[in-house]
Amino acid sequence: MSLHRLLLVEDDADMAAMMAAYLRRQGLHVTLADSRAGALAALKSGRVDLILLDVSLGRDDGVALCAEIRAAQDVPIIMVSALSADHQRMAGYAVGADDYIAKPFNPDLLLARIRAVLRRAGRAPSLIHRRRDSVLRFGGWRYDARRDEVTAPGGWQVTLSARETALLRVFLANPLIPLTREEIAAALDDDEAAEGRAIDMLVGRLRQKTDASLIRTERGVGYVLAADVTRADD
Amino acid sequence: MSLHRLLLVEDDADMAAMMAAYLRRQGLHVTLADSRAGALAALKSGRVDLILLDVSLGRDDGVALCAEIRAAQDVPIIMVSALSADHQRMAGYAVGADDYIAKPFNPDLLLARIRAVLRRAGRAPSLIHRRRDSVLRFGGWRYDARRDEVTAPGGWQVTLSARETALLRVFLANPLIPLTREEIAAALDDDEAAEGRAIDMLVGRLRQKTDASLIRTERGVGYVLAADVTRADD
DNA sequence: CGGTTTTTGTAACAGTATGTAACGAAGCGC
DNA sequence: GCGCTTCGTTACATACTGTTACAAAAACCG
Repeated sequence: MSLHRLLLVEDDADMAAMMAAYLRRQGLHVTLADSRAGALAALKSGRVDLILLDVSLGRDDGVALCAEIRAAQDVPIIMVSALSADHQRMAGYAVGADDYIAKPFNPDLLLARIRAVLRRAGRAPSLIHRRRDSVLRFGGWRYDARRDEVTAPGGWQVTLSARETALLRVFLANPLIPLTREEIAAALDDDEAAEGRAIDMLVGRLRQKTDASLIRTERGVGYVLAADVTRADD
Repeated sequence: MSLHRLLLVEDDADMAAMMAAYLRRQGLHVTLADSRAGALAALKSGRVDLILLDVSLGRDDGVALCAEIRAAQDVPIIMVSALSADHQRMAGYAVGADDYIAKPFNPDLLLARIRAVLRRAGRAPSLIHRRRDSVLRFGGWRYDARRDEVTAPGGWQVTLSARETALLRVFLANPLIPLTREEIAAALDDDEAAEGRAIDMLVGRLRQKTDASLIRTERGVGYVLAADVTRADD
């Protein structure tokens, strides 16, 4: 994986420093900008793979800036906001943001979103579950990543289709975190699937083959793996 | 089990709002202070179970404040800092902090630390959390937090919708304490719900499915869970 | 006390979201 | 081609949840 260049546009210096520190630790190259002017300057001076853009930028308006950047060039943008109000969210999408995340966010979730957007933009390979040499336990079930085997609490072995297995791995990579259908589709590298009810069906089938209570529905949001995941180490 | 009172001392208003929103959603009573003076005032004016103290407080020094509070009374303190440098950490522990966490932190991790410190301090039993395998008893009823199951006194099992369960958890986290509709809505992370009569309906439906006398109406105020809550430990 | 106002309980309704059966297209091994 | 599996679409049933409307209860006030 090449070094991804991220432009973080955030006017709160403390917040910016925190996020930058975290993201750099995760192996990303982070450039900071604290204003519209700074962001545009940074965009001109070098390659940028992804922009993390705060909606509230003091005087400047993040939404307007997003539209402006979008009009000029094709760089993926994730909007960040302290408000989760829907109109803000819609405003973010309307101007072409690729994703949206509300503070306070789970840093890991932010990273997952960043990866998803980068992957969608064709700038990075899929990052979910590369390590195949592990056995995971979740709610009495086992998943052997090496053999792609799923074992029920009673010891029965369940056979999942490739797609069902992929879905399970998405959930296993994000336990207890609600995933929207869009996020799931993105993680499956199949943005089309987010359109219809394909994800619903997929989840339904996985539920049937495993345990309906394993995957909980978050109404209006998506689905969550309702169990913690631990390494089995055996 | 009583409501846990948390004093959040943080001078960055945005950060404070984010953290407070998250913690309140988890069933904690959060008081905000943005300065040394504010923190001390809040400490005098009411019971506080735990202090979340930001090290960087503009003019004021969080480390010194920690020492000062510690000298005066025995309240657990978790230091929060943008820096994870070891000497900072040691400085925090040196003046009596019970734990130390660096930004950016995973919210769930923060909650885990809070729970751990509260438990260590013997203030109260652990918080209600889906990941905990706790079973709660209240007025003959049982709530299994792990399975999200509610059992009636006769042994019947009742199925609640997601929202009803969320409401029940809000009450279980605040037994015998009257909650306004606004507080309930805030705890449900749905401020819109405070507008109309959505909360009324929600309470009505929970009453129907459980026991009408479990939740008492405080006319002009809101609703109370009219039963004490204990851990079942089985 | 009786009338008025405020507050709450709840039935009925509606809009939306979700579960799932049934179907059919596509792929695959033979 | 044929039988099989996989998987998305459609269609419909069901479930969830907020709104409205009105009745009941409580509070208020002369």
